[in-house]
Amino acid sequence: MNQSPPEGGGLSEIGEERRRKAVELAARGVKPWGTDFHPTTSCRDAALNAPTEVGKQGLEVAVAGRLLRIRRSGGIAFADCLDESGGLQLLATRDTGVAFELLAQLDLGDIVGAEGKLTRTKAGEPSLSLDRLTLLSKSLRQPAAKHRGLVDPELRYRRRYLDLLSDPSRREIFRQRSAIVRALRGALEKRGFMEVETPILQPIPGGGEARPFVSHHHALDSDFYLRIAIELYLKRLLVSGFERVFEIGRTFRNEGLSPRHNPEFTLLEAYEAYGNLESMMDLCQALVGSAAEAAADCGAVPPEGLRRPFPRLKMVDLVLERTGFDALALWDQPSEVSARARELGVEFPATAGPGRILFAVYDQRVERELDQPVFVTGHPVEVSPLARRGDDPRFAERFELVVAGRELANAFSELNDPVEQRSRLMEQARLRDAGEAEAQPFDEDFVEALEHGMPPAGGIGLGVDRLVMLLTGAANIRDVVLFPTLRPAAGASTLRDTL
RNA sequence: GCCGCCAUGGCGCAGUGGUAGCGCAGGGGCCUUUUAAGCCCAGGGUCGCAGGUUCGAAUCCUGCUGGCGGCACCA
Repeated sequence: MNQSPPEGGGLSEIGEERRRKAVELAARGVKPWGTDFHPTTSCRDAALNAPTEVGKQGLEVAVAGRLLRIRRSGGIAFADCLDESGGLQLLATRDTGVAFELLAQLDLGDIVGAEGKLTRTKAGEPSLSLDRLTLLSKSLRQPAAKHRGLVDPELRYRRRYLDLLSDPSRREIFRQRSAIVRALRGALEKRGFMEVETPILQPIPGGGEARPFVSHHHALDSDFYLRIAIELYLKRLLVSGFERVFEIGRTFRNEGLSPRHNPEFTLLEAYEAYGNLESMMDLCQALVGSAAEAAADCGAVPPEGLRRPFPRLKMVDLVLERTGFDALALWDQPSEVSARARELGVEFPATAGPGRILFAVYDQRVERELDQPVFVTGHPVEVSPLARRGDDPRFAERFELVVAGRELANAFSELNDPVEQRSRLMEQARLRDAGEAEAQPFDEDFVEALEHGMPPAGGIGLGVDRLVMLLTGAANIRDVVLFPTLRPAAGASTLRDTL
């Protein structure tokens, strides 16, 4: 199948009408596209600077924006011009000449440059009385219904630009996201962390438990995987002598989509040599706190309680309290552990030991009930193959920050014992061979790096999209990702044949 | 991957077995202070796609495609 666009670009009848208008305008010397224009102010500022007295002519300005409404009334015409800052009403009368004529011929969605004097109409609307109107970009397609906007969720996500265009308030959440990410970066830099960029194409997708996307490098004739985590490369950098590094970047997991899962998502990971669980809790608190502050400064209303120290609760205690499942008492009685967990309706693989079963109970029965921010600590070593053991060797020095029933961050004192790391990853490899596709693959190069000596360190991973959801009140991850992953439109999946 | 719901002009919607309609947008006209401007006129849809049932299907059935929600997996 070929990838050439259809003849005429698939324009509707109305599109053809607009194309015809563009040709006519061009024939009369009005370029439909490509004219430069330099606004002297924004629509919002222009409106603020309009004279208060009706009919009085004020400052001379130039603004540019998109025409979203045109109202003609015989010898006078009004149009609403919208730029990023807001809107300004344009006004032209028959004696304005060329500008009036042009305004009458333009369509909703066209982008114009408008020059004239600020004034105020009888209705009290700040307006720009046109001296000159310049067509900057002819729109060949109609904007969405002017008062209902775009409602169909498929269109909203597939053509996000129309979603944002038809309802400017939908842009706010992305401004807030930008402010949040800037705050995260700022908080890290303030603490001496250096931002780095590590491979997204990885020969071995390590550092997490997830199904990766696979690709192939032709010249190297090798498979590469899109990273599922950043961890193992940042730890290599700790070996290299860098002591505080972080990366905020796209990460990919080949798993189901849901209101909380997009196949590509933004992960923040930070590693601190000579840090540990405690220093990571401090950092986590600071990151969430400054992000919440930035979001609030940008008009969001983050939940209460994100600036105060989060309580710490041990996983075993939480599980005992909420389900009556006493992991410590049952630990050495394998058949009892699995029987009690099954009674609770919890599912887990047949190969699971007591730690994995405890985690399954927590994950399936407890986590979603945790509404207020809490540091859940003491994950079983069995489910923490990259974390250091705590004083009780069954549990790792690890915490997860849980808010509104969802993991927001995951951190631990990093395992820097290469001998133990080797055997833990070998165990993961055994689980893989036993059919657990999501157990971590063995990465010899990473273990070798540890053998050169990695300083004791703390590390943290934080789900940026979910943090943005929490701080902005978005219920769906698609509302905080500009272009969420969707099934390709029909006929779009044939590109591979041509590569 | 499984289950449920949804798909009607460019956009937003109505139409539950009798041959498709409304608002906005678009075309023609009137109107010199409008704010989703108003008024008049004339257009625009093989009802997501493919089959089936029926004298007759937007409507009922099956399959497919796409979306949404839930489950599973996970952040």
